[in-house]
Amino acid sequence: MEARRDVFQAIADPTRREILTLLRRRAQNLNSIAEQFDISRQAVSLHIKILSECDLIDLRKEGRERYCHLKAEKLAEVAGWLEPFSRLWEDRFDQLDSLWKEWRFQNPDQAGGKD
Amino acid sequence: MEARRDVFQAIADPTRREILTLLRRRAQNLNSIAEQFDISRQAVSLHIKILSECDLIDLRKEGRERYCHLKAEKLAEVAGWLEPFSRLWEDRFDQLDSLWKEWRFQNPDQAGGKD
DNA sequence: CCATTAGGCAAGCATTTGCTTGCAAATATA
DNA sequence: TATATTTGCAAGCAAATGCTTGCCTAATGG
Repeated sequence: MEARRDVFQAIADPTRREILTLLRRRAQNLNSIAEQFDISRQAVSLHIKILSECDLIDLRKEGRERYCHLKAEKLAEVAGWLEPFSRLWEDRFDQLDSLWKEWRFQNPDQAGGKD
Repeated sequence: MEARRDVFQAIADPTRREILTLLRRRAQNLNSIAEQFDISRQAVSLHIKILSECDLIDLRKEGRERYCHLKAEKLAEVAGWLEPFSRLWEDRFDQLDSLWKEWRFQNPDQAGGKD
């Protein structure tokens, strides 16, 4: 145990991604999160623990409940890694876009009014 | 095997992220990629296979070599999932930014020329 | 044609993951 | 105080992951 524990690993699991999406709306305690999944409370609890260890959520104790607050900023790490790649696919998109516009310019008869 | 095979899973592994980064520069064949890692060729080969199954790279056979071409567009899936979250952390960033500017406006003596 | 080079396939193995069930601790409520 | 609710802890387990080594196939070049 005590294995790799980073944001990429954290969002690799679909259940954990769902939990993060849920928390985008509002903070929730463990049980109310667990109710929304078909797996056991303990399974959800483990996911929460992992998310917390990765600093993706903040656990705040309120009485006997523990509220999970999303820390979206942490996902900026993923966005940061993605950024140099995004330039590539956006470039390609731009190229396709130019080709498309050029084609429409050279084929005004087929281009029609819609796009 | 034959398990979950999606982009999130693919980029969860640090070696695979490195491979993708390498391929951003130029397409490379399997062996030249493998040389740049401390693990065995077969281990790298498996990573390549996974990346290919996830449509993150394109394998083109040239003679006895197999060139790996990056398909960056596929990463747009991750960017897409990230997008609604990014709005959250950017909002917070914008708020901090406004606070910062306001502070500088109200403390022109301490603000200095640098930032 | 034969040696070299690029790569695939498969068995084997230690570790991690994701899940379960059972039980204990702490807080809230009747 | 007795009981219900929220959560944590731990053992156990099947499957997935990441890696290795050994051997096989195919294309290239002398």
